[in-house]
Amino acid sequence: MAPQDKSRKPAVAARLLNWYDAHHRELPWRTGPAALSKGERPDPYRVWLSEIMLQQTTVEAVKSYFTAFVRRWPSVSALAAAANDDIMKAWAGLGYYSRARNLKACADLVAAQGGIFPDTEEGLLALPGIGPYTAAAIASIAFARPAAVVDGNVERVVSRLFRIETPLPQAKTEIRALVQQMVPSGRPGDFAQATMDLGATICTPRRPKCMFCPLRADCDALAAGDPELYPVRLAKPEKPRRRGAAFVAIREDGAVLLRKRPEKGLLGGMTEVPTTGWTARLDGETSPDAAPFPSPWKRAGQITHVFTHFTLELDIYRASFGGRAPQGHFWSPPDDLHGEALPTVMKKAIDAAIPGATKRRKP
DNA sequence: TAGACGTGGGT
DNA sequence: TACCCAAGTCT
Repeated sequence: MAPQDKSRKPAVAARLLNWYDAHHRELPWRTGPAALSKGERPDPYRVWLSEIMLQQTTVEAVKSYFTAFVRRWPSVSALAAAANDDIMKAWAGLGYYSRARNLKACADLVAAQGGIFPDTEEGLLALPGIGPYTAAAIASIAFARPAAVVDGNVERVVSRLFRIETPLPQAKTEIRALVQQMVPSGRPGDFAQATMDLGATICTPRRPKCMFCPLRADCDALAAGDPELYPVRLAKPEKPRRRGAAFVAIREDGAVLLRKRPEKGLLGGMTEVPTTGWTARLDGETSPDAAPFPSPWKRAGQITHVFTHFTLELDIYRASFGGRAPQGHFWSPPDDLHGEALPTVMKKAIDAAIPGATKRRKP
């Protein structure tokens, strides 16, 4: 790092805040700079809820879920009073379902404290589902603490600004220290959100719009010629492919046979159609012999679903099936299917057997 | 500490 | 098509 870097950081933060005042995004969970300057304070519940939803999840995907959650559960106490299953159903489709389980656990703890969130990083960090990033984000945005908020956007912006050659995630410590030195004591929350907005709209992973960047004169990576080379990352391991079968049993009235997955692990606590396991590699063909119960199963196609750490190929089988649901299973009538806690992969499986079955029905 | 943990959109 | 990667956390 060049010796003048230390003195340039406050100027960089000031330029970033000026840019944010003019170009910040309007988001459902955000209290904008104008409202803040009039003395309005963010609601810690909304800040917390949005931050949990935004973990590894795009802003666009979160918007409708956030709106639905705060309409249905306007406070942390309301959320704590909700049934676990209702929260899982409302979360279905958003992914990383342990977040939903931790969300409820956290709401319970906070509600037991009178519905008041801790207002320090340390206190927040102790809560389930809140790690270093989220603790810093809430402390900074909701409580104006000068915390170093470092997410993927900030990593990218700072890596380029200082042209950090250390690969991620190793560089994280260095990045956090640099951010800490830049946080302006007057507007820590806006600074955090400004850095993230810049990363999301200007300093993007590919083809960054450096011509419009308020920090273009400060950026070491741009000066060196190619900002897209940063941040440096280690190569990722190859993604394995797994195979299994899913069995869609259909009653005369169109109801579909479902069951609940174990609370822990992949898609934990969510609902599924009966499936073979897919923890191990399954090479070759699947067969109806693997079904949880005998029936004249007919092959109804195949789906592919990509998880973070493996690709899943599911052979889909379909059968008409009368009578009582087997032990541990239940029938979901056609009008209920949309509201079940079905992960996207399971909706795909059902829709492959019964086109459109999981779509919302007209009332 | 490195792997588990979802999904969808962009290129 | 295939790969990247997004406001990360937990174990």
